Amino acid sequence: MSEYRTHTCNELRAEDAGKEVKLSGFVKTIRDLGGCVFIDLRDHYGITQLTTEDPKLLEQIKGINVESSITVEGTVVERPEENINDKIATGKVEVEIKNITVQNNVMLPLPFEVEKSHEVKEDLRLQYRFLDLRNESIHEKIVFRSKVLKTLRDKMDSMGFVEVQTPILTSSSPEGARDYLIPSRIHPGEFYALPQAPQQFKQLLMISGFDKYYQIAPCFRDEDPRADRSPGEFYQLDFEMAFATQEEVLAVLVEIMKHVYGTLGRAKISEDSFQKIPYRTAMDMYGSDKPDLRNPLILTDVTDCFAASGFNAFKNKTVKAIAVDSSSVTRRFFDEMTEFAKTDLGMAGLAWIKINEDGTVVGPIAKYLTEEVLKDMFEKTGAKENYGIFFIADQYNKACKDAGNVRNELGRRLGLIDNDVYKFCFIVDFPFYEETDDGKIDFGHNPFSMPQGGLEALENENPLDILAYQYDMVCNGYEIVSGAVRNHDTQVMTKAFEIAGYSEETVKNKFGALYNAFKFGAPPHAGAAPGIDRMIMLLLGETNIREVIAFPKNSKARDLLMQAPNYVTEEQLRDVHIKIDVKDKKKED
RNA sequence: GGCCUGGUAGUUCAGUUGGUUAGAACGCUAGCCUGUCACGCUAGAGGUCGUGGGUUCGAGCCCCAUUCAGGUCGCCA
Repeated sequence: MSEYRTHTCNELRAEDAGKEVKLSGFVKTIRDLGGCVFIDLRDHYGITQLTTEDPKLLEQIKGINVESSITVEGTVVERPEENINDKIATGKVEVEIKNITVQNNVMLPLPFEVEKSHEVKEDLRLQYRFLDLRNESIHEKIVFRSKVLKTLRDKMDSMGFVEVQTPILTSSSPEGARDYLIPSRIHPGEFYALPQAPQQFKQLLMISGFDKYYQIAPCFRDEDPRADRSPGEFYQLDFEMAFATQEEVLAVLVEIMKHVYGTLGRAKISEDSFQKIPYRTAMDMYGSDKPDLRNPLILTDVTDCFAASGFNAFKNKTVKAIAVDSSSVTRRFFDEMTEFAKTDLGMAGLAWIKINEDGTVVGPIAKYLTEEVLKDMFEKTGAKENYGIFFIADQYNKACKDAGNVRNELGRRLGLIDNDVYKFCFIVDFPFYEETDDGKIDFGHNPFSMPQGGLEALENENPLDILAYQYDMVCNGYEIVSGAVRNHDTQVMTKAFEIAGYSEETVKNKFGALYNAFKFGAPPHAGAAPGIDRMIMLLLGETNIREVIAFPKNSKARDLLMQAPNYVTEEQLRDVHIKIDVKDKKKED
């Protein structure tokens, strides 16, 4: 028997009445009624009510603060009918205290009330995360995360995947994001890098003959965070398959998602999920490569309508239109959307027209639109009486993106989003190359993916027209998976890099291990990497990724609890051959 | 790096047109209370209004700078 307990705080039931028990936990609340007192004792498992009328114990309890950890010995008593608490599993009983041992009292004041920790400012919660996590609902999310991880592992295992752990201290690879660097003590001036993903290792594993690999892999990227993007580090369900095509990988993803969301999700998976949308179509219709398909609004290209009109502000621009049923809103709604577009999205403006019940058209740009143009526009967008149409005009890419953001906001403000459904889709056919701002050709996604059409396409087609076997999976507007068929052919690889302006030497230098390994019978392979934090976020219906991470960093990539990053001693720096060169930064000895 | 929003009691917030002693709720402290489970009642303590400067007879409120936080754009295959 444990020194601290015979039962947990979620175990005792009516049939345990009469038993002598020992419980340990945290004092959740103390209700002092004068002649008697009630304590809610909380542990990881649940809550049990303790009570006493003994004057000596009453005196002792006066010295105990909430959130202290205590051990209690006592007798289980059935509560009278009228005092049963249906809200807790142990609500039919209570423990009559015989003896209390304070394991560790709380030094007041508490930085916040644990029961209200979701209402507290986030930086304070993170600084006292150990208290924050005592809150049942927050605690539960971390337990849930464990459940998701187990479900994923079991599923991958059942599909024949082998979990392989890959190095954390590895070499910097130019994959896109900034690396976290670790100076080497033994090799002065040299650095390890933390992996942005186990990308090269998993490809090497394919060459090593592991047919199906997976790993719950930590990934490190030194980039600014977002609400749905954890700064610094995050986890992926990284997997790769040898002798597999894009279709086979997508099928595995569908199986994983159906299983995980089907068993653990808080909403239903929509019937029309898992359709494949080409990247270009997604940008045209939704203005995003991670469209929220719960939002029924779509973008319509009305560039032609304005080309013919006398409205000069839209001349030589792509014009996207979004038609919405505006019967439930007033004129003010349109002005507020315009304001939002300007201040929150930084757009030059947001034009709109409103079609009245009698068919007349009003709005800032209504006078520029002839009857004929309007008729054409209504046909294209599906607008009719009591509809409003918003217009976004800019260069093609920006017009799409801005329109996508306006679409999202309209969906939110008009309440068009069904929160009780998961809508998954694949975005496929990403462009292999893209044009940089200064007119150069660079890789659109990552250099590891296979161009559609292979060497022939690289040699004969306009680089910007070449598509990649590169795919994302999107759920409710969040990109939750990214993957690709990999380029396993050195000849194709060399050509692909050549077009982007890199010599074969560069390829050998930067991807030496992979490049070399490809020459030894590398099998065709493909894979993907679902983002675990984001998946859990969606499973729980959270919008803040930090809610599903036990010890998250804040939005400035700082660990407020452990106070990282921090200064180190001169000696530590000397060991790793580092000199600090920081201007105008106050430094605490 | 840019933009938006915010920082007032331990916590969450209110604070009018710039006006005299900066409020509420919860928490905390003390007292009362034997069936509470958001216990109740009474009383009390608790504030450099993020920081620095400025305008003004007078600043929580206006202006400038700065810092911290959240969101967002850039960035993130």
